[in-house]
Amino acid sequence: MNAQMMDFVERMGLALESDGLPRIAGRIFGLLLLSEDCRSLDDLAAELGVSKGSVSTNARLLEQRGVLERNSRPSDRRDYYRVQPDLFSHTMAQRLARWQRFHEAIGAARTSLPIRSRKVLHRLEEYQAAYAFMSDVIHEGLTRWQGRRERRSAVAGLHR
Amino acid sequence: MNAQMMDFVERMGLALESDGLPRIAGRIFGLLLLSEDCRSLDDLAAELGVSKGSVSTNARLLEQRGVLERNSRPSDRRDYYRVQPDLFSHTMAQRLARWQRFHEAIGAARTSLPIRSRKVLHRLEEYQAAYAFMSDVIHEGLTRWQGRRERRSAVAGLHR
DNA sequence: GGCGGCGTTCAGTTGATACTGAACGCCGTT
DNA sequence: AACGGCGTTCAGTATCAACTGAACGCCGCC
Repeated sequence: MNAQMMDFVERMGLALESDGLPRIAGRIFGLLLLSEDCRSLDDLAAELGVSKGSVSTNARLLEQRGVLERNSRPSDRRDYYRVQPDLFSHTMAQRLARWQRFHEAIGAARTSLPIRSRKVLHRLEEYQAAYAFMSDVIHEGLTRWQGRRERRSAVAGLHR
Repeated sequence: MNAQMMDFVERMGLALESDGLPRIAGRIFGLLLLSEDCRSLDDLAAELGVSKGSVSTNARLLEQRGVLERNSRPSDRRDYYRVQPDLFSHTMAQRLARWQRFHEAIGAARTSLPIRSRKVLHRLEEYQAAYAFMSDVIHEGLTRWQGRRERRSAVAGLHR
C-alpha cells in the first residue's frame, strides 16, 4: 500500500468516525474500497497494522450495517470481506432508517405529550409533514436509481 | 417540566449524541422544541440542571449549525434562543453538506490515486454517479417542499 | 468608579469507548 | 488424540471528549 492509499484509508477512518463508527471500521472500509478482491481478516489486520481482534469485531459490525459482505471459499476456513456491491442503496437506506427513529420520537411526543401550546403543536406537525414528504421523495428516487442500475447491467450483459 | 417532557428531552439528547453532537446540545434542542417562547441561557441551564458554561457553548454550537436561532430583546442584555423556524430545511441541508464531504473524498481518490483495477475504478464511478443523482433528487424535493410551504403561509396570511 | 448581571473561556475531572493482546473454542488434518 | 489455523471474546489500558465550576471580560446602572 503506497502513501496516497494510506492517506485515503486514513481519511475514511476519520469520516466514518464522525459518523459514529470506530475509526478502524472506517479504515477497513477505505481499504476494501480500493481493493480489487476480497480480503481475509489476517490480511486486513496486517495491511492496516492493527490487531486481529479489532478487525474481526469491526468487519462484523460493518457487515451487520450492510456496508461489507462476508464471503467464504470452498475448502478454506477463512472469512473474506469486500464492500457490498450495492453499497450506495444500502448506506442510503441505513441513513433513512436512523433518521426515521428521530422522526418517530417527535411523532410520539406529538401524540402522547400534553402539549398546551398551539405553536408547539404546529411546529411538530410541520416537521413531521416535511419528513414524510422528503422520505417519499428519497425512496422514490432510490427506486428510480435502482431501475437505471438494473437496466444498465442488463445492457452490459448483452455486450458480453 | 413534567416527567414525560423530561423523557422526551432525554431521548433527544441521545438522538443528537448519536449524530455526533454533545448530549447537552440534544437536550437543549429537545427542550426548545417543546417551548412556546424563546429561552435565556440561565433559564435553559436551570431547567436542564446543567452548568451555564455548557449551555452557552452548546447553544452557540447549535446556532452555528442552523438548528437554533439567537434573539435579543430591547433593554435586555440576555441572549434568547429558540428552534430555527425553518428547522427542517436547515437540518436537511446540513446533512447533505456533511455527506458531500464524504463524496468529495471519494472523488479525490478516483482522480488522484493511481488505481490499476478497472473494477475498483468502476465502483468509485458508480458511487459518485449515484451520489450525484440522489443529491439532485433531494435538492429538487427540498425546493418543492419550500414552495408548498410558502404557498401555505401565503394562504394563511389571507385568512388573517 | 465600584457593582451586579450577563456570556464566555479554560483547567481539571470524569466517564465512556476504542484498541490491544492473550486466552479460548472450534474444526479439519495428520 | 494432539496440533495448527481460524474467528471470537474479554479484561486491561489508553485516549479522547463532555462537562463542571470558577475565573474572566464586558457593559450598563446606581
